Amino acid sequence: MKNKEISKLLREIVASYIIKNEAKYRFQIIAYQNAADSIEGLNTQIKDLYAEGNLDKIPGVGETIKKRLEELLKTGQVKHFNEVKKGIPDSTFILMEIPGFGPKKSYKLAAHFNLKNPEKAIDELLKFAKNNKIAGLEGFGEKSQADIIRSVDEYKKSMGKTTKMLLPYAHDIASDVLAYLKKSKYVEKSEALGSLRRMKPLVGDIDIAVASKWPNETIDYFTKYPGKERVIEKGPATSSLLTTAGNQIDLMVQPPDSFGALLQHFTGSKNHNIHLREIALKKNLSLSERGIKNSKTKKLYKFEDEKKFYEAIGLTFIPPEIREDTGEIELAQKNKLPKLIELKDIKGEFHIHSGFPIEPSHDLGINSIEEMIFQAKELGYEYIGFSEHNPSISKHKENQLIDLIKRRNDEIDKASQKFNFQTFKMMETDILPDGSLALPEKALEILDASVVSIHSVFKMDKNQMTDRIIKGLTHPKAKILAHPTGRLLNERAGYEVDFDILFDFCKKNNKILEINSYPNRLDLGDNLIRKAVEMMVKLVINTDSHASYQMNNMIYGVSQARRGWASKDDILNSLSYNEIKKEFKKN
DNA sequence: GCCGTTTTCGGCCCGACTGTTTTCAGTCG
Repeated sequence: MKNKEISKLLREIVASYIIKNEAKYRFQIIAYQNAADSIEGLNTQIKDLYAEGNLDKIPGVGETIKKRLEELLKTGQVKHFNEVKKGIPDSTFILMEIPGFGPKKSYKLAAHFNLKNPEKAIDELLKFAKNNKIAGLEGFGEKSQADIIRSVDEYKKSMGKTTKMLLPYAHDIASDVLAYLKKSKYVEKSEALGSLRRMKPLVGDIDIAVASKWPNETIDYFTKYPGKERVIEKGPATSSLLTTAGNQIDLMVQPPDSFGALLQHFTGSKNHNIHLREIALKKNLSLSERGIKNSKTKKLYKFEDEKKFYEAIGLTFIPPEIREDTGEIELAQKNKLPKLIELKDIKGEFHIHSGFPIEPSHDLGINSIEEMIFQAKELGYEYIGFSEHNPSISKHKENQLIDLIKRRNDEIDKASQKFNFQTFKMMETDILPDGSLALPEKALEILDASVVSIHSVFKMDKNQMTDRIIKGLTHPKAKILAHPTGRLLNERAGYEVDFDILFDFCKKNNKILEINSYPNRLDLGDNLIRKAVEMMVKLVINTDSHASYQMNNMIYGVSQARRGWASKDDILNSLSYNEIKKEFKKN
């Protein structure tokens, strides 16, 4: 059973407890919710943790849930879970996928209409709604019946709470809304918050905060946004829209003197905020988007500035990217947060595909070597490394391969001189299934260094894959492992690797792991970056650009590095050209 | 059911909006 399925099951337990008696099971609900979130975010499969005896090291998994997980892995089911779910039709959990459907509403409808087949439940429900069978039920009316019909329709068109969007796409949508808001005389300040501000690789809703002395007028203006499909809700302080493209935009307004509190509140994450509020509670303070309230005197303290908000509860400012309640709060209390890497620290990169006709095994870039160098200069870089895919080994003889690479090297030298710009002559070399590199020794000799990566035969046993990668990295010219997990966001999970072993090998042998900035890769992911940083493994942030404009994606890789708590010292390409040269000569 | 630089027992965030209600339940973030 994969982690995703396990966390889904735990969420069904959460829903079941809510349906059966929300008040009675209040704290079990929180506990199972936390365990489900935690397991979903793991970078190791539960079955492996179980085999290693490390189940209780998962945050949110204690004695009881550990036992339940063991039972699940051993027997494929859990008696206690069956007990909890007893009497609740499976269709309930399917209905919950529809926006606006929570556990209770889903259960009421599934039970009342006796929806036995989960696969048909949504269609059957739609039929009952259209035949006017829902409006008469207790707690339902004409309006909610109509809402159900629309929600199901939108759900089927994949609108609302379905797949999340890639970070740059979310950024573009937010920019458009912000540009619209800035045109209003009522809007004093506006900013995108939520998971977008925290720079998560995938973003669900777009959250936007506005400072305004005229909240009603601001919200009226917002609901007239040209890209809207419909208004989901509209109150005195918040409003939500669905766009024609199917994305949800949430708006919150506070007066300018409370904007700092609003930024803090709306940036999240949920767990970060809950933890902060628990700390504040012990000081008799209550936190909200309005400010900080003293629960004894009832006085509300307002904050225009987010930094001062944190300071008021005894913390230093916490960068949005690390607000996930994974230890940042404790360190902020002691003023011991690391200084995170910034975009301006980046001096160059090593994963650039030019359009030089090298007859590669995979996709060629579209811009010339000169155009890529021009772009690097625009970005203020000191150097770049060219890493086109190795020429296809099945289509070329050894001397042809070497000749192609030599010709490319000459082209790089020429361009480098013409632009007076430092370059590295590299290659992105495939690690073949047996762990050997897809270039002959004589070809590797004429490179400054090589990026190596997996591009074939992903379905491999975890240990075999780990051996394969390590064997590939063992070659002295192999310095950087590109996109180490091979994941593609919203497409595929990536192959399995034993990162404890790989990190250890990299540290001992001066090998560098890539943080790939390509929007649907962002690989390594934040959790693994954090682990690499803790193990003091060197990282590099590359864009894997196949066109010059893609070199601007560097910000997304830097953000993931920040999410993984990386400092400048952890990142290879914060070093100068001469330092890099030395680094590549190390064995 | 989990967790611990005020606790191994006694805590566990805070508020918005909608629809069906006449004071609240459900959903969401």
